[in-house]
Amino acid sequence: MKEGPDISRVAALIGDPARANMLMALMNGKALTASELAAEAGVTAQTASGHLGKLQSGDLVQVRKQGRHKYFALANADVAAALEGLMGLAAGQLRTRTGPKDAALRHARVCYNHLAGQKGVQMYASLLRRGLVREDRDEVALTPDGISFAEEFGIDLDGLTSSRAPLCRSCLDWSERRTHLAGSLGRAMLTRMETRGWVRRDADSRVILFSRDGSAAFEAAFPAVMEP
Amino acid sequence: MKEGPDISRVAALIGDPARANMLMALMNGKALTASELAAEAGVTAQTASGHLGKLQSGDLVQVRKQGRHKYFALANADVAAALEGLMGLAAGQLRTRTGPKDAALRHARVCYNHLAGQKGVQMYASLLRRGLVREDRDEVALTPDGISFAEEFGIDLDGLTSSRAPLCRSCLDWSERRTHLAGSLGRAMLTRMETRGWVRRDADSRVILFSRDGSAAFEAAFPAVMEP
DNA sequence: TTCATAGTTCGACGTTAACCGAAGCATTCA
DNA sequence: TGAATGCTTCGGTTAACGTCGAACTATGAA
Repeated sequence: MKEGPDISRVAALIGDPARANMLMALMNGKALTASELAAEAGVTAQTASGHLGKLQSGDLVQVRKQGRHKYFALANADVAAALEGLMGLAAGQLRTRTGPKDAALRHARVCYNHLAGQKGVQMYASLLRRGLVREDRDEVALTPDGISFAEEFGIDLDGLTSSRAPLCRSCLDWSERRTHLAGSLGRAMLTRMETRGWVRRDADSRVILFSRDGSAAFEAAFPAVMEP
Repeated sequence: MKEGPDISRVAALIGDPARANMLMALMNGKALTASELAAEAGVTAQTASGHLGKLQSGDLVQVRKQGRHKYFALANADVAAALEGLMGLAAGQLRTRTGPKDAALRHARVCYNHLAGQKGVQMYASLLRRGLVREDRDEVALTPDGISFAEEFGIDLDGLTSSRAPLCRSCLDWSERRTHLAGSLGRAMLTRMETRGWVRRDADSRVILFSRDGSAAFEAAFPAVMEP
């Protein structure tokens, strides 16, 4: 009867609307303070404090104290992946109300800290097609060609590989139902595109906006792969 | 504030212990009746009826009426994938109590309807290594070599490809944190191994037991890939 | 020191939802 | 036809949990 881990506790943790909103707000990878999360969830500071305590003891978020602020972030990439999985289910059954922002979100958005949406899967597909990354088992790895490509793109691979987190990871996209690039490389790719001026993040959403030049440069660097 | 789909509803649906137990019981892919699920969840028939109604209207399970029985099954593979994602989180934080069955579960179990656990990822890794399947984008496909291999293995590919469901899919394993083969091919592979007498399913758990000959045959067919 | 801001703790209120007993349909078997 | 089984609906009880007001601690600024 009791096989495997106890799902219901984690699910119940995510199951509260206020907590779910907080987690969704953290999906852009940036750390937020308790009051920001309270506003995001639409509750007062006291209740937010309670929720954040539960999220923390449930290992869904990590916290860093800084001065009189407390910064919260998702605990790890697994949490983000699990949330995306739930989003896939929720999107499937609730196809009503396709808000105005939804189109922009599907086009390009930030997932935890990397590029997601149509442009995310396009980039990943292009990398795969050109043999720059390879999926071996579930591990995603840069090929030799990919290593030189990444360095040419302006990414400090030595700095990345020294960290604990896996360099490459694949993450299932809830809107596209395809995989896109995650991991520290995915994160570095996105920040590099920001510093290059290709993209910028919308201030109060997860939308990623392409500049005119950036859009052209992106299409040149990661041409869309023909559908099968 | 309200971006993307509403996660909390689905999560709350899974968040109840009784419903979570039901879903876990359905993870072996077999359809169960309402009373079996009631027993599995440890509740009476009435409350189970209520829970199953919610799961159904939440599109997490599908139902088929047969005589005076109602058979429930997971709605689709996406549900199974989302549940596995949650299991990954729950397993991470609750590393206590590694029951006696856990070792067997990690070794080989059924996930929805295909092989999971150490043996599942071993098979998938071997298929990849030998070039029998290829991951292109997130789509997994049989190579020409893989097609002849599958037919030689005794699988009717024509019958499979005619169905709606994708032939190959990858599914993240919560215990191994690696990918294994899902989709209708993954399902067919497992049933083929059963009819060949390589494996049999434990009656009241998700454990898959290898026969002596089956274990040897499996190792010969899908040799373990060296760790990187 | 004094004030303002960030966050927490406490207590009380209200809503929600799980749960079961009992009764009611529906289907199958004798 | 009657009896048994599988499932559902209805009421009423109970417990859990989210919510906020008010009071409290801690850090930083004037």
